[in-house]
Amino acid sequence: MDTRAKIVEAAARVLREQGFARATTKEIARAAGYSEAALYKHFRDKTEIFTTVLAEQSPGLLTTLVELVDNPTGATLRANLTRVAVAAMEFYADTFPMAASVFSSRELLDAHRTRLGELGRDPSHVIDVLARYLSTEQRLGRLRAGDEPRAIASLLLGACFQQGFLIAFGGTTPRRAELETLAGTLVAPLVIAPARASRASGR
Amino acid sequence: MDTRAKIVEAAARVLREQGFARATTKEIARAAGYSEAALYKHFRDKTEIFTTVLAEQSPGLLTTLVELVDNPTGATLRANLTRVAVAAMEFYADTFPMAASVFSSRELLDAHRTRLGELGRDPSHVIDVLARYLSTEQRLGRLRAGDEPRAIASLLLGACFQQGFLIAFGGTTPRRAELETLAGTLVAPLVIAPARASRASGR
DNA sequence: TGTACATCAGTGAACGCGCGTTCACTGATGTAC
DNA sequence: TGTACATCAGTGAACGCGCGTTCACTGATGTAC
Repeated sequence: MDTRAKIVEAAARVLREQGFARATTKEIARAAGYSEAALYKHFRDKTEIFTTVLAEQSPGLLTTLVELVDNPTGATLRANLTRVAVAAMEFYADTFPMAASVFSSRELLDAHRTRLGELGRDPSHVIDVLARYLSTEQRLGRLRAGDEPRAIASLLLGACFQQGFLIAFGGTTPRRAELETLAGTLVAPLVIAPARASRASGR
Repeated sequence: MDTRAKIVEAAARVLREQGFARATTKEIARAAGYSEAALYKHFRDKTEIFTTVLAEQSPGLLTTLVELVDNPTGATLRANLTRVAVAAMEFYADTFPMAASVFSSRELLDAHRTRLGELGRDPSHVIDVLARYLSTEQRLGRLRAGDEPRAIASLLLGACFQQGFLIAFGGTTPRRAELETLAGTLVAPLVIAPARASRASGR
């Protein structure tokens, strides 16, 4: 890992663990193991460090999703969506404090928006990707015919986004089993009713 | 409006319009029309101003919801939920920048959490209230019998929460009509299928 | 191999600035007699 | 009604501090001959 990458990783860590207000050049430099001056060999200014950190977060959840889209029939729709929901909740819980700091200043918000634009990215892209997967499932008859795939994707990812916020706000790290139960509950109303009577027999 | 209320209102405005980084004592005092020193006649320190602002936001959405819960049969479930969704999206879009700043420092996060605890509040309370309403509707047979009310509430409010984020991030104010269309799309998969064939005739 | 020079990542110390907070003070309003 | 004093919301100016950024410098590494 070269110096630049170490600085970005350190900035992300400080941002996540201490928040925007404590993410000073001194603190970032300390976390990275370099002098403050070193930061300016690799970045124009502090804002550029932050936009780099923020731009690096977005692919996180996408890779999980793209994997799913590439191989949709390996499991039931319900299982696939539950897996996505768990990953999404974990991702959002982890990155919320970082993502939130984008609102800490207009300058940073504008810079980040511009940067995402240049990279051809968009914070709502995850929803599109999941919606595309759901369209396929709908053609396979595994999703109610009348449902709007994009609405289902919005509902599920939105719920995970908010749960991520609640987890980050609460400051506790829920166990994976809890996340899976919660994910299952969220997914249930969205998929075609399975043999509900079998509930007592499993899970 | 007394001085204290003016300061809180000014702080909320600065936080919303300029973000946490620019929400300095100087800027808040200017916006309120007082000297910086005046802030310290009414608040122990800057953190107390912020926690007061944040604590004031939470009731916003609740009032709309409580109204609904008190008078559930005035309209169809679909219409009620759509109205809730529009209100929720507007509320979250408006308050996201403010709510996000809670993650700007551990100190503020902890102080806010403690304060909400003292007031007996909880950021997930809105979900509970909506879930309670949905339970009633379920008893009235207007919601699928197998669905978990709390899951439906989480899905809908979560989607609105995320849409609120997207709106705040995008920096554009969508027209009300767009919000209503979007809300309708989100609500559709959650309620018992209405006469879908009538789609072509109306909406 | 040795020597002279160029490059460049990284540093320690300093910079000017704006921050949050405190101070001694003002002046309007209320109260006692 | 007039006078003396108490209270208190609000102020201007100053405070010490930590911020982001820049500077002249170092010393390791590469390159030419």
